[in-house]
Amino acid sequence: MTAARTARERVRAELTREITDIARRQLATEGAGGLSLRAVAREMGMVSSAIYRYFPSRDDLLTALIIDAYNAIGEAVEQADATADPTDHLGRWLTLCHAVRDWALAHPHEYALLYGSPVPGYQAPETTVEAAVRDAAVFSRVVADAYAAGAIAPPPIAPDPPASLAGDAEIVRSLMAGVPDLIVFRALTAWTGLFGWVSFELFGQFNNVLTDRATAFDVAVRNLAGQMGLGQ
Amino acid sequence: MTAARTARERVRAELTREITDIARRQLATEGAGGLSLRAVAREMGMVSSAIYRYFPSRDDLLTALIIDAYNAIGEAVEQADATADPTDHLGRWLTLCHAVRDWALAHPHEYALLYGSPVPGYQAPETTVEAAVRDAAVFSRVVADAYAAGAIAPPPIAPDPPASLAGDAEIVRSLMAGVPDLIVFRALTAWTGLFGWVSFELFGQFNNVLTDRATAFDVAVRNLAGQMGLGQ
DNA sequence: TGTTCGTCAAGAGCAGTGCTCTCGATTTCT
DNA sequence: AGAAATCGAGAGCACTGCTCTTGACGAACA
Repeated sequence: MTAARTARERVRAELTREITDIARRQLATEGAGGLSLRAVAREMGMVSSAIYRYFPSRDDLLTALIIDAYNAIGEAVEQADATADPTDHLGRWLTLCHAVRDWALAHPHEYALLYGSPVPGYQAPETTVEAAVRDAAVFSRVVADAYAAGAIAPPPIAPDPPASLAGDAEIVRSLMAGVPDLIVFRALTAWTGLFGWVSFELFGQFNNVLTDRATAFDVAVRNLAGQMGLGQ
Repeated sequence: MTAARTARERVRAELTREITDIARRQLATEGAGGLSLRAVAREMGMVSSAIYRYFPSRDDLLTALIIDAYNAIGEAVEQADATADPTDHLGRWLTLCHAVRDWALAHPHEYALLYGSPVPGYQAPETTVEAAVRDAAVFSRVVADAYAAGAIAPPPIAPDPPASLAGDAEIVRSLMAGVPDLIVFRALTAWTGLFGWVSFELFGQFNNVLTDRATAFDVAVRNLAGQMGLGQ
């Protein structure tokens, strides 16, 4: 946040923000495919080529929106976890899951941008990864806390991960300090299961199948918690 | 397949097939967004407007490709299950999972079309549902067989689904004859978990996280099986 | 056998897209 | 004050899905 010095820098920052705001509104209503630089320019009363002074390409604008969306869902999850009883680990998992689902239902197109099919020809730059792991970091903290408190006891329902996966487990452990490999992969299963459910629900796979989706979601994430060993 | 009567009908069927073939190739290389009617026409040596004699709009062509893709993954799963020992229910689940993942890795854009973000402005017509449930039907049969054989015993790791979900469970049971509600929702959790994992892997969520993804996938689907009660 | 009718490919054209380049005008820095 | 950087406007390129009209061809009917 360097204080904008010149008037030109101030108006530039202002316009950049206005562009992303309008683009975010367009994204929310039309989806990623309907995001049009010309339409943004039109709404701003500018000519389309002027947008390129602020974003060198449509993909760069998309990147800005993606980072914003990652931060939004990350913040939603962080805030939800902050309200939960830190020692009630199952409760924290459940609130976390519902926070993810609620945010996704409220921002379907942005969710699709993050966890749906990658937009064709678009390559997410490194800049996004920092924001991308905020939600996963919260989840990892819940697991690590539960393990540290001895509140997680994975049931013997499946074999241990083979030793060859120790390296991959180590990477995950950078967010999940001290957790043994078995729980790491149980947690990974739960995490992907959570997003699998939300994606199925959002992308229409549950049409004509489930009606009371909130309740079914709750049952599913409790199953995933139980599979991890997060007791009822 | 009514035998094509007139020569005109025969050449029409031929050209329709050629259009979908070229479109499928384009889809495989460029993705859904890169599917261009004009490019298809160009490759056929036709003029773009002629395509509209065969497909009234781009979306109709897309629908044809979606149905093809659903049938392709459904058939892959059916064939995989046919090779497995019918009484080894865990083994059937594992081969089924690997068939899904293998097909998805071999046809990433088509998988994204089916299980990724819905393409903007496109509404899947009723015609697709028949093909859409082929893979789920195989899975349901595995679960139903396992239950009938007494080979599935869900561990008490999570509470039973509430009675309010009985109606939704009944709908799922149309593919999963005789299976009690508890197992229905455990199965649903496993099924969404499977696709959640595949989507995460395909859509880049595992970048910089997992390297030995085949092995990790195997661990995950075994966890999901254990959560259902499909013994090791 | 000849004629009418339906089907077809071609072409022009419309409105829209992302993006590039140039040209003046304005602001900032030296 | 002059040089340099920045900016919006406009024209233009190549592309998209889609519509409409025109002329040719094949099939069925008289």
